[in-house]
Amino acid sequence: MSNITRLVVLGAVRQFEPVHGYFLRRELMTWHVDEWANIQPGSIYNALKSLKQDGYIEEAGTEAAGKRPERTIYRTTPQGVVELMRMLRQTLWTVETFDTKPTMALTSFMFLLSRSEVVAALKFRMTEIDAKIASNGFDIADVGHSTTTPAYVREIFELSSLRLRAEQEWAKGLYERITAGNYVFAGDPGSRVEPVEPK
Amino acid sequence: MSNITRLVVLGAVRQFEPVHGYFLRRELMTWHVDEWANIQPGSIYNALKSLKQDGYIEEAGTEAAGKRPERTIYRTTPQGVVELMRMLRQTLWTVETFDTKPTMALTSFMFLLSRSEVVAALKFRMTEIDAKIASNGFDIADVGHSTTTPAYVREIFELSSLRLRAEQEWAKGLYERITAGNYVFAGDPGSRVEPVEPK
DNA sequence: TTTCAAATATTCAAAATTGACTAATCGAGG
DNA sequence: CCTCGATTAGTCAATTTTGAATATTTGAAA
Repeated sequence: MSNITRLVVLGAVRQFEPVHGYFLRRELMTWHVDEWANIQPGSIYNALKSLKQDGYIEEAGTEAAGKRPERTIYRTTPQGVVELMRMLRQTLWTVETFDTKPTMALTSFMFLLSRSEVVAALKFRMTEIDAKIASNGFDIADVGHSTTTPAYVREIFELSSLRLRAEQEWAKGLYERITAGNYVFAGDPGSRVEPVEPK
Repeated sequence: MSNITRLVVLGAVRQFEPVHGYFLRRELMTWHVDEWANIQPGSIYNALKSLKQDGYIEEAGTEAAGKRPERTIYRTTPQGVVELMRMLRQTLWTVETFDTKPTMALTSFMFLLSRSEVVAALKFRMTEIDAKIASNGFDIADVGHSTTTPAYVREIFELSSLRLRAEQEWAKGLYERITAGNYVFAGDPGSRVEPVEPK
């Protein structure tokens, strides 16, 4: 299971607990996670099994609505909450050039972190992206001078530069909206969650 | 195996045949396919096995350089060439909003298609992307008006709009470079490949 | 000359994903 | 009140991915 499936499912359990698999399946499908994170229903049930085996979530009995099939209820364990925050922070502080999933997962769960941490991380991300764009620029120039590299490799760098610039612009916009007071983060007045500090 | 692994490995066999697995492994690693397509060495050998089982490639004996381990040589079959072109066309004429792999694979293998088809497809892609950006804009407005949708969902649409705009700009730039005569495509004078027409 | 890290060419078990399948219940229309 | 498609709540076999392990061989340095 890619980290993203675990992050998304653990985050969703945290958000909706106590919760059963079928609810998560329906909820996550409305998020279109099958499109942006490639998570199919089968993977959700598998993630639940695996997260349970790792002790990050636990069963809290079963129930049935009417004469419907029984459903298993899950909730996070204290270790699960710690692990979720760890995965979330790791995602927040890492810029992936090609994989779009992490950033999508971030937007879904960043409200579990404090406003100040998210603001700091966004600043960091903008610097990182700058560096990657710059190094990409040199790569494009190199391809132009090289006699062995196929010419079309230039297009790969061109495309990833443009993608990074998009990511950059998004980070900038989000930074502005957040510092302007938009959205509710952990620890904010009105938030239902307290920030969990790293150990 | 996601289509992309099959596409990349089959395309690479086509490009370098007759070729052994370890060569492909090294070559594809210099393309950084582990970064942009999540293809690890193990997946390459698995793809070879699976493509062989499907009759798209075949073994052409084994050889050994010096006292090195034996290596199995592969080459494409006629059906393999047809299948490669089918996968390539499907990728060319489909715009994925979230998955960045298909476009990266395209840039690596588009020279197997004719210049005129790639030009036509790029035009099509620009129109498709326009439509997706427009529909995204309405989604953003909707989120603003909705009382139930979490506010941060706006960020997801914001991000994908920016990503689509990057893809758009790239398609436009490539279109211009190609119509200006850059790169060598199938059927062009100087090309080593003939265009394979769809059935 | 020895030694030791890197390269060669894979294989394989464990983990994850896919998507079709199951088996029952609900509910809307005729 | 009957029927038939949709919904419910998953399971499971087949496929694919991952990442470590294997068993050499080569080359370079000490």
